[in-house]
Amino acid sequence: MSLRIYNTLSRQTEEFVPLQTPQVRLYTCGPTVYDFATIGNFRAYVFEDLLRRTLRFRGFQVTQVMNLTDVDDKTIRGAQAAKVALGDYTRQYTNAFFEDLRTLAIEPAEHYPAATAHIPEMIALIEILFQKGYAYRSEDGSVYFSIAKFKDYGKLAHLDLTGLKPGARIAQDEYQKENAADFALWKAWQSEDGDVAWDSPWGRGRPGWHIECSAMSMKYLGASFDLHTGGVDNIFPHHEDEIAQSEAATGRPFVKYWMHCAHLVVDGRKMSKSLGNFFTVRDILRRGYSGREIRYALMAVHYRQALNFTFEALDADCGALARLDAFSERLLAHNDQKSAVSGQRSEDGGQQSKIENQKSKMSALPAWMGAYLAAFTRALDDDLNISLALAALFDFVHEGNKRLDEGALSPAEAAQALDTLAHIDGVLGVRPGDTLIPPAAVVQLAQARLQARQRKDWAEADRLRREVEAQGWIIQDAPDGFRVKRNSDPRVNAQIGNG
RNA sequence: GGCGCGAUAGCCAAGCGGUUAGGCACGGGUCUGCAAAACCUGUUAGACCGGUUCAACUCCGGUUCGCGCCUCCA
Repeated sequence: MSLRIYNTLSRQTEEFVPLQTPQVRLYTCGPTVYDFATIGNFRAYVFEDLLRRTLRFRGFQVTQVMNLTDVDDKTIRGAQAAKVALGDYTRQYTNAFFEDLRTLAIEPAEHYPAATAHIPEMIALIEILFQKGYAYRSEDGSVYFSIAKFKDYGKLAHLDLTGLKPGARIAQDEYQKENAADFALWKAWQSEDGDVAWDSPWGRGRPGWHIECSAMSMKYLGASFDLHTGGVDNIFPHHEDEIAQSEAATGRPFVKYWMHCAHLVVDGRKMSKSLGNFFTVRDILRRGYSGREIRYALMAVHYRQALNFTFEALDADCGALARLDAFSERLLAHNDQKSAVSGQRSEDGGQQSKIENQKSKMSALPAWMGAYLAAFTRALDDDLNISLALAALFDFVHEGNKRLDEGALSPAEAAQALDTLAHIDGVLGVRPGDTLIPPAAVVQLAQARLQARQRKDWAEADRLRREVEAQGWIIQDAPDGFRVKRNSDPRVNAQIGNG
């Protein structure tokens, strides 16, 4: 079995064969850092992370580039409105973006090139396009790409633009284009740009949007690379234009596989500020949900399927995660009696070595366990069929629980089951972190309650339970004492700031 | 108008021409000072109309409804 993915270029599911196995070069269209990114944006980044983790799970070595668009109309306008320098303005949102990536356990890419740090590369690329006759300069000093010169134009979007005529949607400042569908490689300076400008052979100005991705992907990944991802809305014009620029300049195929994820909607409607259904990751955290819960919700629907985000679904996802947690805890307790306190995890080392280590362990699994791991893998192999993969995981949980009930699972097998879960989580990235370890004060209260129980002082025991609950933790009695768990009810967490 | 996607049980969401998807919720049970948690277990499907077939949720055609893109929005 091998990994198969849907290629937007062919509109078909194809076997994934990298240009230089086992090396995989992946380019991901990153954020425009003009505001906090929304959960819609992060749907795309969680998808890209699932792809990245699946590739690594399947033994590929991934080199990933994610660009940061830090100069465009919106960033310039935002900086001017805030009366700060462009770099100062974008820096705060870049920092927020990286914070959100960590919140959602998205593995870092190898490179995060910023557009403003690669102006010379873009200018060099535009010069090549001039030399080869694909670019022309208009009177105002802007430079455009002539799509008429590139015969494959439209092969990604499957659009026929030959009949397209200039209309109302063509901005006034672009009247100088030869063809309505020609796009800007370089934008001549205008007064609205303020002090945002760079010198170029064609005069002062700034780069067009598409050129940054071509220039930066070539710099870090080479003229041809394996995978390019983004949201469906990027297919046209952004990715179509990237192909045109890049292939015109190098004469070589730009990208082998294009993958695009569908949009996220909220309550069945497009997210918009006027509908009041507009959410950033921070907004959801403020409501008491955790990063991994948001991650799970954004990941659990197949990437080519529109994702309908609702709080009802998010609550259901919390339940699903709780089921996974409970199974891990049972296994941990079965394997190691020391675990009176829930939530401790041994392995949070580097992801790279983690996956390598897991791999060798996975070869010696009991047959029943191996079958579920195989089913999980098979599902991912089929164009990242996450729903089917999760079904395999929950089938594994079900059988594991059953075996525990029947006393048919040895402590050694429990350890193997934990290894299997860790291996699977190398892809999913939803295991709880330190947030599940209770503070010492809470544990003390729980201890005091245990003593009250042993005295059969039920009133005091109940009082102490309520005190613990007020701090966002729940006591669960167990045959060997008690467990303290973080309250996962988002309403409670939102209230006491437990998020 | 052009290109494309979808409609599955209370909600979310898969595979499959005939054999239990899965999660949440709900019902029943085990356990329990209380409380919960956990586990086991059960019920509710395939928008509509035709066709192909021994057999269709699954293939084909049509209808209805919803959605996306068609110049800078992941």
